[in-house]
Amino acid sequence: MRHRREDVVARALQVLDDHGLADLTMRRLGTELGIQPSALYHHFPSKQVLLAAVADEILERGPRSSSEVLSDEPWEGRARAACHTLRDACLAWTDGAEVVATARAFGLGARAPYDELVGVLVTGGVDVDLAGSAARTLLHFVLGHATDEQTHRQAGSVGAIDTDPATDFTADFATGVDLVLAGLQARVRR
Amino acid sequence: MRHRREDVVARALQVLDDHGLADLTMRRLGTELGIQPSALYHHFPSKQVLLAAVADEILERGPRSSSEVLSDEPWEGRARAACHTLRDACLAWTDGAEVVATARAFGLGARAPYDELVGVLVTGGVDVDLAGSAARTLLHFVLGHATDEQTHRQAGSVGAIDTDPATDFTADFATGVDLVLAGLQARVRR
DNA sequence: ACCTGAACACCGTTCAAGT
DNA sequence: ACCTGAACACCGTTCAAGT
Repeated sequence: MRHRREDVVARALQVLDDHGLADLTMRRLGTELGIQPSALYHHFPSKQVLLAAVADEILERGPRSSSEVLSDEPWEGRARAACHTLRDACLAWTDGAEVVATARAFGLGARAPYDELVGVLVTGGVDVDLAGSAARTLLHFVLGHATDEQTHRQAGSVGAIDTDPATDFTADFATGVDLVLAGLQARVRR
Repeated sequence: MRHRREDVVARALQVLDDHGLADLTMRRLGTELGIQPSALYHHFPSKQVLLAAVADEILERGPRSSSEVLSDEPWEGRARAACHTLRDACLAWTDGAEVVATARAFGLGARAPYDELVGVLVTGGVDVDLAGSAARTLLHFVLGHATDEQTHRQAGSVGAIDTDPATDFTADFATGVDLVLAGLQARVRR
């Protein structure tokens, strides 16, 4: 019944995917691991920190099928690919987007996507301050959109909200990302 | 000790502003009104619905000081003003942005800003599908940015996160909104 | 290093009953 | 129409103690 920190994170991710964020409680996770909930506090100082570790695990595992990104692409294409990869990684797990968004909001993890986006933009010649603002704008959109998509899809299966079946989330997502990138291109070209 | 629905919403908004979203519990609100928590379920079917009513109240009351918006401005200016007004309305209350964002996420209210943005864009000649995508992109950014700002400001006063005092949230916000609007303009001009 | 067991201080929600 | 009182089924976290 003895576990390491990484075992706990892996099990938490499994509980998340099988039952959703609302059911990922310290008591439930303890039961799932065959230990008392209080034992979790040997591995993590709080539930927030545990969730941040789950968010980082989601980002490290990445999307189920990763699309190739050519390193000789222009920065717009690479930034677009980074956004779609982040979305796919979040959508691969139940409530994945909300977990990543929450970790980011508390400043406890999930820093990799921001760093990657800023890196792509700065390497492409975008001013570092503007690159930061653009990266944050893109991340607000990506995580907000993906969270909405997962919320609405679940609500449909429970029957709480009327979810329009005709909504093409992927096309709508692409439009939003391209809007921000087009604005950035316009600004970079003076 | 008898209250109407609007009394309950007003008191909830006061508890929110004085103590934050974490302390806005059904039990706390009941105590504040001098009634049992169960009595709140006479006015609202759930806490989620109560919070949606609080979100709508925040939007109706608007920002503390409203900046003039000339109706003969071009659509870019009117959309920009709508975004800044929404941000100011949220920032006027403790955790206001999170309450509005949550209500929107659950589809239970806070529809006015979306309707207003779509209206401004469509009146300006933007295709209705594109106007919808752009409005949702702007709202993800506005509410995400404002939520972050309020979270980081509070974290600073509690000491949980290192909040950079040099961060100019208002300038960063304006940059993000203008990025999306510039992308939309580029797209509309073919 | 990792865990138990018990406790503390809470939650949202339901429901029969009262006025 | 609006509220009480009691209960149900939970939470996150702390802490002394065990191996």
